[in-house]
Amino acid sequence: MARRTKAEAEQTREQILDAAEAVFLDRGVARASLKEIAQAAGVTRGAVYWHFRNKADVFDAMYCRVHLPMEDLFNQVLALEDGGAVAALRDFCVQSLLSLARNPRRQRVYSILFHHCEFSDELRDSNERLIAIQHRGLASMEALFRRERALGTLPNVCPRLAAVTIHTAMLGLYFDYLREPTAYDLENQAAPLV
Amino acid sequence: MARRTKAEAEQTREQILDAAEAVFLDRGVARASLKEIAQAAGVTRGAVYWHFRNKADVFDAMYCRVHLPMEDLFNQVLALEDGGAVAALRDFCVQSLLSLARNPRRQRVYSILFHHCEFSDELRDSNERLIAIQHRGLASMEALFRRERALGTLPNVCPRLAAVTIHTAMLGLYFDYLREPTAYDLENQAAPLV
DNA sequence: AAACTTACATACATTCACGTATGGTTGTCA
DNA sequence: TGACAACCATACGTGAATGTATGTAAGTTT
Repeated sequence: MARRTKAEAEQTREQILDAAEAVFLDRGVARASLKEIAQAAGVTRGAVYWHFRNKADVFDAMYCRVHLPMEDLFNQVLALEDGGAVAALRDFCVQSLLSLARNPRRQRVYSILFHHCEFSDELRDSNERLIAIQHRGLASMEALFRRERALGTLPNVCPRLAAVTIHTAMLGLYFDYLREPTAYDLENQAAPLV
Repeated sequence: MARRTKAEAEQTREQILDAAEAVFLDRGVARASLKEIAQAAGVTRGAVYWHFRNKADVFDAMYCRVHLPMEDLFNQVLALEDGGAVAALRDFCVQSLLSLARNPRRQRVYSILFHHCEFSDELRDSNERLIAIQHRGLASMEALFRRERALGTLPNVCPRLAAVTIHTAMLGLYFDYLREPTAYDLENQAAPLV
């Protein structure tokens, strides 16, 4: 195979990540081999090992591709200082579900995260990073509730408990929806569920 | 190795399941080999293949060992016909969490279910059965809410939506707690969370 | 345009897991 | 008290995945 230009190389990198999504979803992360991913991407294992160190590296890159944009959105909500933060948070939850229902890539990746990978051995590091991310999110939410309570716009609930409740409820929704997306009508039920 | 008596054979079967819990938890279901499980149980692969057909069969047996008792408890709640079913359901949820916090075996097995196995390929059948179980539970809860609403003991909420909400919230709690049990104080927080 | 590097493909060696087949000892039952 | 079958260990063959090492043609730099 001839050498490609930089833009072409970046494109094959994306192809590999696309293929990884499909193969991970179908076979599970642990059982997916880099050979399968390479074939699905129309390249060989050589290309995969050029762009990534190993399977865990592919996994992390695949996750970052969908998570980073979402994190930005969440930070925008946290930046709100006025008394409308709770409403903004509720809206963020709804938007997050709608985005999940509409964006097939997010569906695939989060479905892999929840149901098609096991965080042992090679993905242990990835898992620790994910947990750290969730911790930051939880702490931010707790701070948000604390601020809002100080403003008197909230009943007297424990901020920590409120944050954990919202967090786990959203996790459960993601988890159950992604197990069988066809059983839900997220498009219309996102708002009432929240 | 000489032949054992029936009771001894049953005991090695249990040993194998115990070992499977430990190995699945540490290495993940997909990466766990039957050789590792056998060694952890103090036997050889021959014993494992005698008691089980393959890894998926071990997995199913391990799950049944902790799930069947819980299912009985749930059915008792559903059998209540009077107007106190909602309170009983709430109590069941709390008890379920407390049981999770206190029973190490349930912790291990459900941790494997949520975080250390991927339902693709060999476990696909197991997953379908799990989903079917959840569907029955959901339908039962929906019927419970419908009955209670007819009795006038409930505000006018959609039974289906209520059941789904409870269901996903509990899923999220299990999911998040089992990811890092040390971060929770389930023993004391079970009631308020519910 | 030569020298160098990129972007892959191909080849190789090693390890490991699976399923089965076979062997052996001893409870169990007629 | 044999004969059988249960219970488990051992041995075997096969396939597949991983990481690395090497080959190579084309882009890129000077």
